[in-house]
Amino acid sequence: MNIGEVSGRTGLPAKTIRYYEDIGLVLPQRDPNGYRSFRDTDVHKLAFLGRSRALGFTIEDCRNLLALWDDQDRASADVRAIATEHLARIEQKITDLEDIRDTLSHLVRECAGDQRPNCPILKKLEEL
Amino acid sequence: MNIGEVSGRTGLPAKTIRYYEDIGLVLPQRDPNGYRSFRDTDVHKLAFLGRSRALGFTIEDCRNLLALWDDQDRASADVRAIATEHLARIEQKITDLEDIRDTLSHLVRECAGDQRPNCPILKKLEEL
DNA sequence: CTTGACCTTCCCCTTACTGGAACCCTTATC
DNA sequence: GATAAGGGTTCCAGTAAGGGGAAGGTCAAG
Repeated sequence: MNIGEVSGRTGLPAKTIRYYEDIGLVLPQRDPNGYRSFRDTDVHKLAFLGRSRALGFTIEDCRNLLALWDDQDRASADVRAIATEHLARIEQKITDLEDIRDTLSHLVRECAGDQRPNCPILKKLEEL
Repeated sequence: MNIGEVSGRTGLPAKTIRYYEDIGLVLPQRDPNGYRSFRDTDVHKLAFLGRSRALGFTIEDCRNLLALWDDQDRASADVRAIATEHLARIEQKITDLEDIRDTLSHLVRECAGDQRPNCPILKKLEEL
């Protein structure tokens, strides 16, 4: 299977797939003409990567998850640890963004948003 | 005022201040020995930048906010437009992260997290 | 005179790709 | 046989917003 079809099946851009090969996440065979030749297991792996990335796991997380996935004897605790840590990072990020949102929406509500120069947003950024 | 003191006053790392000069956000004078020499207005500007960045504005947003700040005749609507757009981006990000959080916390709850290899997290990533 | 704390520039590194140039392979059409 | 379209390949450069660290200049104190 060529890269174009794999891209279509997984939804990953060809560029991304090549990148994943570069960093050793997949190791497709090569046809005599130099084209990458993906087997079903490669496609499966790439789909796994796409879903993991969509959940916000870093590439390094993905590398570890893939290794655990390949290891039939893994302990589910190891997977859970990665996911739990990631979840904590996500929750922290949400909290940070909510703080920003609250400050920002307060400022936006305060600002008249008309032709006059007086602006509480700038005032706040000036002296906060 | 040298860069170290400005860094102390604004809380911005010296590296960051130099970077902001590189990209034209501040234009400190130079002492005869080549050291940057910041006036109060520079420090004020840098503090403004620090606060804007802390609210998640991009550097380009900051550049525009600074320009509006400098312009005594600005319309508060212009400032508000930048802030409103930014707020929308933040809210979108929060929503995205909440979706991820929900999926992830569901998976973590489902996973036993013990020594057995059976893991619903991997299963989900495999077939989602 | 030397030590240590500053300051300077310069270059590479980060994340996870994306865009583009230059070039090769295959197939269809004229 | 030439050619054009639509694959594929490599490599180089760039993104946002700085961080790390080397090599070297400057200044005040002991």
